[in-house]
Amino acid sequence: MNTRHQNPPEYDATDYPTFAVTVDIVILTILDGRLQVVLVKRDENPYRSMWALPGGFKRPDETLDEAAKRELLEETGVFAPSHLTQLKAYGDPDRDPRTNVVTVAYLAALPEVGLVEAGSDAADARLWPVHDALNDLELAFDHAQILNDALSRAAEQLEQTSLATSFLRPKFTLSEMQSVYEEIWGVVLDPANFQRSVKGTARAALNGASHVVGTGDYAFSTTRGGRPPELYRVGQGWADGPPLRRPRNT
Amino acid sequence: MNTRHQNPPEYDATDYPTFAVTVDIVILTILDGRLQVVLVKRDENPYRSMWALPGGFKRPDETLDEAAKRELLEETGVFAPSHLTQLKAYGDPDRDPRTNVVTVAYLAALPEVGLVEAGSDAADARLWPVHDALNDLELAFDHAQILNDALSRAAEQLEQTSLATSFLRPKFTLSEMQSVYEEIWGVVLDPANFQRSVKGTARAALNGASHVVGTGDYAFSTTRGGRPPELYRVGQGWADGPPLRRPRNT
DNA sequence: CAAATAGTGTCTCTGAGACAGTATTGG
DNA sequence: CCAATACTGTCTCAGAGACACTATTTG
Repeated sequence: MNTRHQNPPEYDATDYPTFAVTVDIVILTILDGRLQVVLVKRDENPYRSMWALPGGFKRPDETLDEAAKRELLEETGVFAPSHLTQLKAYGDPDRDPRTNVVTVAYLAALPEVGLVEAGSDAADARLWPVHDALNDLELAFDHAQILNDALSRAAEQLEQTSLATSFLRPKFTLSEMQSVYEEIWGVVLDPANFQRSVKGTARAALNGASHVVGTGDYAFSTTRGGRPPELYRVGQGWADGPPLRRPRNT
Repeated sequence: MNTRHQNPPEYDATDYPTFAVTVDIVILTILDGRLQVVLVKRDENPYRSMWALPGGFKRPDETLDEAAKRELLEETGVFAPSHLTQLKAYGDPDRDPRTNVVTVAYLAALPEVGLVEAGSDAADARLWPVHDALNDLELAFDHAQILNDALSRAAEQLEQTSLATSFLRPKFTLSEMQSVYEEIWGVVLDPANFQRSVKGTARAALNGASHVVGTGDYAFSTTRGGRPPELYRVGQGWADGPPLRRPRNT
């Protein structure tokens, strides 16, 4: 077998198969205290009238990251996403019933998604709670698989990167941050210990290396009762890693 | 702009650009106490006579994982790799000077690589210490970038998966395992603390949840002096995560 | 014997978690 | 007042690391 090496002597259409390459984006946000994902309802075959991840074809003159950025902009109007990372490539032979399509999935996290509107070839576009999307909807193509992988990756990245801050506005309360971890990890955290973890030790605070910094501003207590929470902003501590480890399920 | 959605009404060559899709594999092993990578010397243009990662074209009737498995088999003769994970997709417009090529990189870890021999379109094939490959060689295409990403990913996966065991034979000494972590993380670990970490607490050992299990067999002390080390095999504890955390560089 | 590697014991420090208690709001 | 949320204080426990010490080999 002489197919082991990357390039045959000459590039010729008979030498290698070609594929369409698309980019699909899993756009996550937290709304109403629940983790939600942007989906579009297809208005074309195949999988007509089914929900799918937003995406589109990669252009030859752009990188994969640029294609993802462009799709995110076109879909949500967000120009400079704070978190947009490549998730995985999917290339199963039967993942598109008509032709060979390799898709590269991206993961994006946003504090809020503006108006989501359907494009010309989509019947609808909206946010779906991820739980509902996976359990009540049947997603087009292998997008349920992609969404599952995205959730696993997000849970991992909470433990390794500053992903959590990408879900938050510039000023936020600690319980908002806590619910980011709780929603994605599917756990319940002790508010007292959470505060201590993100505020860090006194030493870290003096070094300017804490994960959050109090602003002195306070939010209103919107619900029924409760002390008004302080508003925080992101600190320098994230460069050395996140403040929390995922609880062991032992 | 109507390119935002995944599929145009009809598939037609004029509707979307096509790409060649390749799979490149970063095959890592530890030999002579150093982390090494399999490279092939190109015998074709472009990048003739430069070293590159082994790889080849994806076929339309196989998945990406199957393509990677096939390439690994063809390159090293290994059939069932204990660790073969997708790393990342690369699709920069100029990464191949002749045509649009999107490549999907994979990461493989092996306890030993058998005879590495050059294919028909390669001038040579051998193991290179990764340090030398990155510093002394100029790799073809964007393969230096890929190799760098692979090393970062390997370091991460040591902290999250059972990757370390994939570098080891069925029976191994603890200092062999220790050098896996030391080589990939670029750190020096205390042998005493390492032993305690991988053997785990007495409770874990009784639960059958420790990371290594003594076999009662002993290796010969090959170097000049030293107590013969016991041989261990992999335990059940890896299901709950690795035994070690990467040392903080603070 | 010394040198080298394998492995144990033990101490300290730090961070995670449990949980009681205080502060401040709405009703 | 009570309920709810936002914090602070304090205790305990387990794991990480430093490091002294023992065990067993080669030369």
